[in-house]
Order: sequence, then C-alpha cells, then structure tokens
Amino acid sequence: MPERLMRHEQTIVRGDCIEVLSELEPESIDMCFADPPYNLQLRDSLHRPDRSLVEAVDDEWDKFDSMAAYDRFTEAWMSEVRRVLKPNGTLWVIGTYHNIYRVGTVLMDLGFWILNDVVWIKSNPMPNFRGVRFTNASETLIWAVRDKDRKDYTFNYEHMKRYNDGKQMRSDWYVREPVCSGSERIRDENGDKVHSTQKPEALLRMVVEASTNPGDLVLDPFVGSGTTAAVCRKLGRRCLGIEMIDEYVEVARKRLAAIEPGCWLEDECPQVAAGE
Amino acid sequence: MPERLMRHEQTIVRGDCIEVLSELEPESIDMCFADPPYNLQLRDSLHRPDRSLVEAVDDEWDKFDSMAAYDRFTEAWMSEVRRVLKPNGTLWVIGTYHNIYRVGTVLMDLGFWILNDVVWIKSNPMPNFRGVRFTNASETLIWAVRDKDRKDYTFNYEHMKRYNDGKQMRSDWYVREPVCSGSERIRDENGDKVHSTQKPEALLRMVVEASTNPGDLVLDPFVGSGTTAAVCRKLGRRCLGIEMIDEYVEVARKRLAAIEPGCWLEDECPQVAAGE
DNA sequence: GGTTGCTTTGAATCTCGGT
DNA sequence: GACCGAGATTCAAAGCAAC
Repeated sequence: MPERLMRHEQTIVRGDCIEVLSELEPESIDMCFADPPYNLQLRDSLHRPDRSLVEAVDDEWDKFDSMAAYDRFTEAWMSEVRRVLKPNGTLWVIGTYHNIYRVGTVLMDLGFWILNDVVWIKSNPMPNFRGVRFTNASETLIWAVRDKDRKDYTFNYEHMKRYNDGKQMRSDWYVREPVCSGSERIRDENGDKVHSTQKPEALLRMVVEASTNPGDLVLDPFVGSGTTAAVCRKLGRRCLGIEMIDEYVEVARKRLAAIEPGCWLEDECPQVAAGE
Repeated sequence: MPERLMRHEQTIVRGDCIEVLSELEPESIDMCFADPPYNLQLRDSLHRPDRSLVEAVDDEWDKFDSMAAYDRFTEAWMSEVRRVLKPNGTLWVIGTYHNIYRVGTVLMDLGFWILNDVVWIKSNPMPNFRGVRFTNASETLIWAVRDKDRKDYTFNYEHMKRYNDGKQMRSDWYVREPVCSGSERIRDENGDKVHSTQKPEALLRMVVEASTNPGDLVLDPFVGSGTTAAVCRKLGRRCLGIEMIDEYVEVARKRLAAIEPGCWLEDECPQVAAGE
C-alpha cells in the first residue's frame, strides 16, 4: 500500500487519517500541511441584521465530546505525522482561537520546534453581527520543524522575498484573494458549497513555496476539498492526501484531474503580500 | 492592605504577584491585563509560585520540565486572577508563540471564555538576521471573559469604531507608533532601556478603552515599566499594579507621578488602526 | 462592452426577558 | 431549562441583472 502511494505524483487516499498514517514508512515525508477540525462550539443559530440565516459549520466531523477528547484526537494524528516526517521535515497547522492553543500546546509537547506563527489576515472576514466583539479578522498558521536541533529544514528565504518588495518576508500574510467565495469555491449541482471550510489556493501556495522544493513529498492528513493537493500539482510537488469522507475524496480527485501539472512553476503568486 | 490599595487611583504594589493577589477581595476587579514573562529562562519568575519546584528542576532544566513548570506558573497566577475578577470581568493576556499556546490552553481549562484573539501587527519588527525564518511581525492578545455565559462584559463597541473609519473594529491592530524606541521608551542614566519588553502606550490604550469605563478598576499582575497603570491614569481608570522587582516599581511610580490624570479622555488614539 | 446597483455570503464559540 | 417573540444588529467582495 505505501509502495503504491509513493509512486503517484498526487494521490488522495480514502480512509481514517490515523490508520492510513500508521501504514506509511517512517521519515518519508518532507512537509505536512494539516487543516484539522477547529472544534467550533456554536450554540444558537445566528441571523444577520437583515434576518437572513448564517450558514454555520455544523458538520459531524467538527463535533467532539469535550476539550479533552479534542486534545486526544490532536495528539493521535500529530504523533503519527511526526513519525512519518523526516527529521528535518516541517509541519504546518492552521486554526483559530477555538483550537489553535490546544494544537500549539500538543505540538510543543510532542517535541516539534516552532519556527513561526504566521497570521493570515483576511480582507473580507465575516463581521460580528451583534456588535459584541471585534471582527474576527485572522487565522493562525503554526510552522514547526520536527526536531528542535535540525537547522537544515527547507525554507526558500530568497524566493519568499518577492512577496514583500524584495525584503525579508514577514509572518503577517494578506491574502487579497477572497475567502473562497468566488469562482474558486467548489459547488455542487445545486450551487451549494461542497465543503464548509475550503481554503484559498493562494494561502496554500505560500506554504508550499516557502517550505518545499519541486519533487518534495507533501502530506495532507485532512484533505477536505483538496486545496493542498491541487496546489502541489500546480507547483510540481508530490502529494499524499488522506480523507475519510467519500464525497470529499471524489471532489478532490476530480479537482486534481483538471489541473495541468507544474502550471504555476514559472510565475509568482499575485494575491499575497506582507503587511505595512 | 487591600482596603488601602483600593482607595488609590493608581497603585503599584511591590511583591510577589500571587501573594499579593491572594490578599485581594474576590470579584473586585473589572479587567485584568497581563504581560507575563515570555521567556522560560526567567527562573526567578517561575519558582515564585511553587518553591518546592525550584530545587527539583534546578540542574535539570530540560525542555519538558520547563514547559510543565511554566504551565504551573501560568495556572497559579491566572487562577488567582480569576478569583478576584468580577464574574463579568475580562482578562487580556499578551504573548508570542513561545508562550501564548500554553497560556491559551490554561486559560480555557480554567473556565475563561475567549472573546477574541487580537493580533498586534508591528510596523518595525526585529528582522530575522540569519534569514532562516519569516520576520516575526506580530504578537497575540487573548481577550476572554471570566464566566462563559456572562454576556454583560464591558465592550465599548461604538467607541472602538473610530479606529476603523467608523466601521466595526477588527481584531488586527496596526500600531503605527514604533515599538517603544522613541521618546516613550524609558531609559536609565546610561541610556540603556530599563525594561526589555516595554509595551507601547497606544496598544494598552486600545485595550483599556475597549473593555473598561472611566472609574473601573484594572489589575496588572506584571507591571514591568508600568505602561498599563500610566494609560489608566491618562484615561481616568483606577489601576492596581503588582511588581516584584524594586527597580521596576520605582520606575513605574515615577512614571505615574509625572502624568496628569485624565489627560487622554478627550481625544482619540491616533497611532492605531485596523487592517486593510 | 462597460457601468451601476441590488443580492448573496463567508470556520461565528454573536441577546434578552417573559412564560 | 426550553421555548417564543421582540428588538437590535453587518462588512467586503462576488454574482448577476438591468441599463
């Protein structure tokens, strides 16, 4: 099974992420990007001032019995990821305040060494309709190397300068591309979004360009709509994605099939810039 | 002792933060701003809450032990803060990726309910000199209410709109004032900075204006250079600050004495704006 | 073909008082 | 504690229809 996986340039495997990970060779992955469930704890329904209903994330995969259960889930998948990462491999995890503190703590406790906390600043965040908090305008990406003392992780420092006018790239990223509400958003025949939390390709592009080289093997334990694999295909990186839900697997595979490999290798990513 | 403290408009108490907190009345504080030590090498700060711990880790300061010690330290001061906060009182904690994940996890586990994670975007961050990471361009402020179901915490929603062109204020704050490198930075007779992590007054001003009303009582368990108390004095808020190190106590008290109470009440804070 | 104005929507821990 | 009704509450960008 692992043998077969490695030969493909980009592969989406259907299955439970921890089970599939346990079959993989140790120290075989160059970089892992993980977009785990955020464990949102939404209580009542929410209406906009115009009385329209906000379509909430109510997927079963985002429900956990307790914070302790979420911590155990995090530790389970992340320790498997650590096992299959090369010692100088790096892990990215994205989250919001609902889960990122739990994730960051587990990550440190497992021995990962944090390199940066990147802030994705949204140009069009959903406002706080009731006016009881600040607009939640960002998500956080933790970037960490597997082993603390490995200094030879991949970071394309000079390359990333292009996103900050030739100066050292900063950890605050402004993704001008909309938050997946445009033509990039994958919808079904009814016009409904297929996945409730699809990530923009521009964001993943920064992650992949920064921390991998062409030909590297990227792991995505929570494929969802398949953005990571799609970006890897466009940038000439290999990718192994794992997804539990049949519908998402199909969507991601179809998405991959429509992409010409390496089509992004020559140009740069115009939708992202550093702050100030 | 607590009686005497409360009568003063702004007071800096010299002493161990947990000991002083334990003498305070429960549910007497409207808002707490905490800037705890980030650096795990600050053993003096860490051994205070649990003296028996000091001997145990003295010569074996490996990473796991220091993380656990930092967590215990965090839990110690934060649970005392929770005791003295009013049920609808709020807590702000500032940190970087070195400590904010530990702090956020402890905070949730103690029962605080996160309202926002505010990102302080720096206009002049220190570059990464060796070019092995992204420039660390932000710090994180967690804002949380003591009791999950209290909706009546103080949030001056309409007031804060002034910092985003009359629209709902966002959670990404651009402090245009340099990071305390100008005349605001407190220096000794040799021109050396007195405190290594002095926070800009513009940042604290946003915190105080957003989550308190004039006359409210603010707690700062880690006074340092005294920015919180100084801003409270300028904004007509009462403040109780706690600081262990004599030199900092002196500096903060001298700083307070030079401030005309309420001098900022009329105008707004010109150095901060929302993103985009 | 370009412009204007209306409609829709996005990982959201988003009210309060009476019965 | 659940249910219900009144009342207060939103920003940016995409999509689309109309002109």
